[in-house]
Amino acid sequence: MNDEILKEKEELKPSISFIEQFIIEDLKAGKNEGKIITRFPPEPNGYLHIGHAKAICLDFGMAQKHGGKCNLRFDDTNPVKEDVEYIDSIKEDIHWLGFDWEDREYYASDYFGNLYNFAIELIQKGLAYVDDQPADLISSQKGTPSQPGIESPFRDRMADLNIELFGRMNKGEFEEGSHVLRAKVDMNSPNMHMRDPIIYRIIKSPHHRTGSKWNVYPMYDFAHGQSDYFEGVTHSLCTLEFEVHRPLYDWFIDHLKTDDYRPRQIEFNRLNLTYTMMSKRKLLELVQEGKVSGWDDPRMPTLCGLRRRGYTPESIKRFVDLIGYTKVEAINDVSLLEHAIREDLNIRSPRVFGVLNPLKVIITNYEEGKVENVELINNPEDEKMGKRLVPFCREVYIEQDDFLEIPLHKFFRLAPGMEVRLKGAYIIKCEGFKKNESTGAVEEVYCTYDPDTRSGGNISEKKVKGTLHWVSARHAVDAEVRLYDRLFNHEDPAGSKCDDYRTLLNPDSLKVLTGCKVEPSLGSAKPLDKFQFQRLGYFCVDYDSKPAKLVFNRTVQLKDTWAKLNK
RNA sequence: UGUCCCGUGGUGUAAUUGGCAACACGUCUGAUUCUGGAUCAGAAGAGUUCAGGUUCGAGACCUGACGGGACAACCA
Repeated sequence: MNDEILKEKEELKPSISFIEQFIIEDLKAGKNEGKIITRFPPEPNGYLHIGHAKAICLDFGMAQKHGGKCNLRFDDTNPVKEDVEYIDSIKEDIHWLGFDWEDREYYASDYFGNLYNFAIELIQKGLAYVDDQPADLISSQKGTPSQPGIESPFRDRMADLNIELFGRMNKGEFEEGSHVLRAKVDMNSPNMHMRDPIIYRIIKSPHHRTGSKWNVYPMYDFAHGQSDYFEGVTHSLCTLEFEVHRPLYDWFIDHLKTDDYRPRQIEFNRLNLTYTMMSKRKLLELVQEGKVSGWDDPRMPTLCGLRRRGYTPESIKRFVDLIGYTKVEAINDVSLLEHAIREDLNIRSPRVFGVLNPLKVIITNYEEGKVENVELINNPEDEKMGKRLVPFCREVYIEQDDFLEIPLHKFFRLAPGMEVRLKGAYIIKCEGFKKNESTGAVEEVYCTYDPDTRSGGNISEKKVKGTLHWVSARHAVDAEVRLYDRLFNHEDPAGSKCDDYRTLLNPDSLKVLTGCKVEPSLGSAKPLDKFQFQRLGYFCVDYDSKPAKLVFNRTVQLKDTWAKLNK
């Protein structure tokens, strides 16, 4: 019996990723004195997206869970592409997710001196040389994945000359592109990265941290693995495409290490989401071409975009948890992300009334000028969130979708002769409506109410099938509501064979509604405040919102079985 | 034509390291509900790419095919 309970508990335990299994094995084996140090190494050349969140959760999460530390290290080896603007946003986004690197904010540029000395050392050992050939020649000599490369004529230059030339490169005596430093590895390797990779190039633009101190900068491959080594990183977690770089990193570390410590690199699959893409380059293009309003456009998969859309850090972490880490290149369904945010917001967000497409209802037998404050529960999932009063009077707005001249099968809302409850108030019956002769649009609906049916009272036993949200016409606050849909119509825009992903953009990804009516309690809502507009979805106050002019972003719709029925 | 990685319901992941495939999302029923939400109960859906082999026994191991991905930036 006990065994059964134990077994059940075992099954409830979330499974451990292959990466964590490796980590646990290493820890148990006493490697690195049983310590774990990881790092998150972004390049400051763009904003973080949800794919980075997956890496952040792993890097910080593993360290946290196993009593270690995670460093933040900016991989800033290319001054022409990088900018401090990005550094600030990256730090903000990591903190927003709930992770902290304390005082361990490092930069690859911190190690330029060490790296330079290491390069000299390699030259002295005859393991690196200055190549005077132009880029296109070097690249053609590299061969192809199926054909071996050709050795450079400068490959066997004397060490002294190499040192002299490398020194002059760094002094700025040569033009960009005229010389590079290459590691002497193996031009016949089946692994392209081992074919005498370029490890230093001349760049004369100033660096955001080191200014104009250097005229040569290490390539990523020459900086990344060594930076991990300098920091004492034990587990270097990265995405699948770096698998083929690993032998090169190992080659460098072999020539650098003084004992048996070396970082262990483990690769996992990157995060892909349906109907969007993660390429920083393409996201930048969308921003620059004005296809979206900025990096934080709520349709963007960036963390700042998701934040503005109304996503919570918890929901993102939960999502990352659900998709897991494997070695299979996968594409994740957005509906899982949407599930994660609904699940989170269902518990924490207060319910309110907001009418997106207002239709006026006049309750003909309700006293003119009378106002009743009806009591509504803020969140049925959490009693502690209390109740609020909402004004009710003779004229209210309901959703246009909630009225039909001729009811459809299984339509439980308002139509001539039908009864519905106005949530928290009374049951009303539709007696008639006014139609605009020329447009055919319904302009007003006339109803009567049953005074015995007020919510909370128990005079009437009357039951109705439908319950509508509403806003008192006299007390309503105007709002703008931005409805978002998927950015692309194609499930996998990055993977499609289409030559221009721009043609795959969803033209209806943004719909702006004005003249929406929301309940008066929302008048004081502040940017990033989150609500459930009852029966509609979750909404978040936008940065553009002002007390006089409210703006809401729709985070995600509520599940809508009626809409599904009508498909 | 090369090297490396990978191949489990529609999607994403599991399977205590060899013991007759589990979970989540999605889909579909039904119950319930003053949110057509949430909740609850249930259903359908893979025999693990294929073919051999090892074994009493294979999704796990071996071999080979097939399929997918990565790699040829003075990017990271």
